[in-house]
Amino acid sequence: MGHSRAEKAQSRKRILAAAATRIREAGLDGISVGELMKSVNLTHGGFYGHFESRAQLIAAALEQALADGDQAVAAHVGERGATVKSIVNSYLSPAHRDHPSSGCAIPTLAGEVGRADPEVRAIMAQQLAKGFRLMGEAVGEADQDTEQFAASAWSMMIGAMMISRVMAGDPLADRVLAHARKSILELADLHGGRKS
Amino acid sequence: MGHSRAEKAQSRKRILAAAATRIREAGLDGISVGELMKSVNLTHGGFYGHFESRAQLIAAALEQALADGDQAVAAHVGERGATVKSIVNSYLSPAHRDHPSSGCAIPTLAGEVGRADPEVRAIMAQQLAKGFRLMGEAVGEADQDTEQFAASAWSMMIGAMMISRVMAGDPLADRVLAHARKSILELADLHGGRKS
DNA sequence: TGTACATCAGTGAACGCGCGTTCACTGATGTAC
DNA sequence: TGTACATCAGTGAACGCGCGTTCACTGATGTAC
Repeated sequence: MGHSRAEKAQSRKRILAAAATRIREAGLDGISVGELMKSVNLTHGGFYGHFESRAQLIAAALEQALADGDQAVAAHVGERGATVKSIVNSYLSPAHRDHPSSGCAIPTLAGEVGRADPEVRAIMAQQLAKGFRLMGEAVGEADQDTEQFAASAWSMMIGAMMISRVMAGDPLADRVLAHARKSILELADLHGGRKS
Repeated sequence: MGHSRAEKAQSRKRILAAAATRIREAGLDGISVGELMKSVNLTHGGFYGHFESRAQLIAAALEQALADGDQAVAAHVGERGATVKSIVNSYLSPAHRDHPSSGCAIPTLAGEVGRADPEVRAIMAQQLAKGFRLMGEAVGEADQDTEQFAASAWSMMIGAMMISRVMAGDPLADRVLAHARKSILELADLHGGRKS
């Protein structure tokens, strides 16, 4: 058991990574300090050497979870740019639906975050605004309709993912994802996105 | 304090109504047996005269909450029929966003339900299928695209409502609702709904 | 009509449990000489 | 290089608390005679 100072930062990272994964599969309330610490082979008492409180951990874990999911989208909108089609195809996939713990935190947690403290809501709100921007870049040059398209596409992606998860097991669950993919592309065409 | 047998059914209704309201403002985990009973002026012990367990209450309350919200939509799709526009305008309103406890349970609870037992998921899945049907009726005669439109419109309504709640307080929150309303009407036009 | 009794909706003390949090401690690490 | 000491990441017992659930009970109601 190493106890060097350099290892403390690594422990914190492991705790945070486990928490970011766990809240995506069990919700903000689905995590307990004891379970979390046990999952990274530590005891519960050590937790408070890394975080002030469970509430602060939740906020940090949400931020981390959003950052994780962000990379999945951002990877598609790199320097060479991504198309609406490529974003939508990877986001609205059955694989993403079936693995929430490594996916986008927004559909999983938006309901709970919507009724959380303003500070917690702000964390996700900022990520949403960033997502809108990325989606706007993907659809092409910014005109008046860009915000409408970006907000609508995100609304549809999040809603379709949640519906598909509720219906998982039913063939309709896959069709919901496919319908949303198609509708978003139709909207992109309507709003002048040549790259879609 | 009346203790007649006829009043027992009324007590159950009051408990269930309070629970249906409460889960929409605090989530499935945001309700405790003690608090719930106190809110209807009863003591916690009496709870088990009405429900087998907290888990069973949650399932019944979810069903009740969905039925409550259903009437709001169904009222628009009465015998004379409602338009997509009238559904979307009432659903995607700032008033609905700001009063989740009396609104549709789907955006509020879909995240938690998505990771719940299959029995609980089935309750909401059934309501979603019903909502798709109502939306399909509103858009006009059923063609091949009807399911696509209905699923996409519901996805967008649910997603936009959740996003708007997360962003509440920011002017963008209202615009997200407006953008979704407009995009749904555009999709309705595209899919031949004359009544939109 | 009036009395005695059975019913049963609701009461409230008690239970075991897991939670978040505190804190005196341990023992491996890195440093000073 | 080897020994003595300070640091501090992590340990684990203990705390108060609220939870879901149980159960012996109370007392108002409806019924039987």
